[in-house]
Amino acid sequence: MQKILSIEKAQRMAEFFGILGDTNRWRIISALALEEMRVRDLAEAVGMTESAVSHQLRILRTARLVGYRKRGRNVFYCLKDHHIFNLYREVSEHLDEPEEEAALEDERSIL
Amino acid sequence: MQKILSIEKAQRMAEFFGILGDTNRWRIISALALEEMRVRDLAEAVGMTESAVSHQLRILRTARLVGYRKRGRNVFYCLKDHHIFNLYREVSEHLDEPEEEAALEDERSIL
DNA sequence: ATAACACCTGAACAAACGTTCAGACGTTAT
DNA sequence: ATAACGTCTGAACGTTTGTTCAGGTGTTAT
Repeated sequence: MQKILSIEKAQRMAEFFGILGDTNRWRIISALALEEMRVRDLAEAVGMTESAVSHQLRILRTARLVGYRKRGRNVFYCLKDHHIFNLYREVSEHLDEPEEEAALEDERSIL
Repeated sequence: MQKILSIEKAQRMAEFFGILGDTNRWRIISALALEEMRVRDLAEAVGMTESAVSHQLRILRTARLVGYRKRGRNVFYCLKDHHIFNLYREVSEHLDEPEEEAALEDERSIL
């Protein structure tokens, strides 16, 4: 980060992080981190309709976060990206840090 | 990630990533990565109104991503969190990876 | 061929989000 | 005291987002 991000790059960053900005997508991701899964099983595991899961998987697919493998009428999904594990760890750290005030003390010159 | 994420934890993850899921917030962050800045300067640097910047800074403040320092009628903002640099690097890698199809080949038993 | 199954898709709806606008606050200068 | 300044705030508005619903495709079983 040497210079202010261009709008284009900032958009790409935002788009990516935005994809990880959804509760149910994280539940899906964490389920796929355990094992390869079909849409049906995912739906049951996270408590969503198959349709909703399918919509979300399309988004995760487009972002190249998951891969899939068709077998007959079943489609097995799996995590595709290794970065996501690091991301998860990184953010977990951040979230687990103790609460504290954001403000730094007022640095008036004299008074 | 040993088990599927609880809804609570997934929500916290989503909330955090969601904050990084906005183009203008990334522009602000990248500006603050260069140097401490006032709201006014930020507004000019990223091409937003001061009001819009202020709204966004409140969000970044709440997420403990930026800190601030009041001096007279000016308020200087700065990046507060070191994790964000790692996140930026991590995701940049991901985004810079060459495009490829998400699908793995069909693994039928015989045919 | 027909039915059941697994999955995908598009439109419609409600909820969440980010900006703008008008005005408020506190600080500094005259 | 008054004016200018820098920042913050809340309501309103348009946009985006995620779900549901109804129906579509393709595969397997009878």
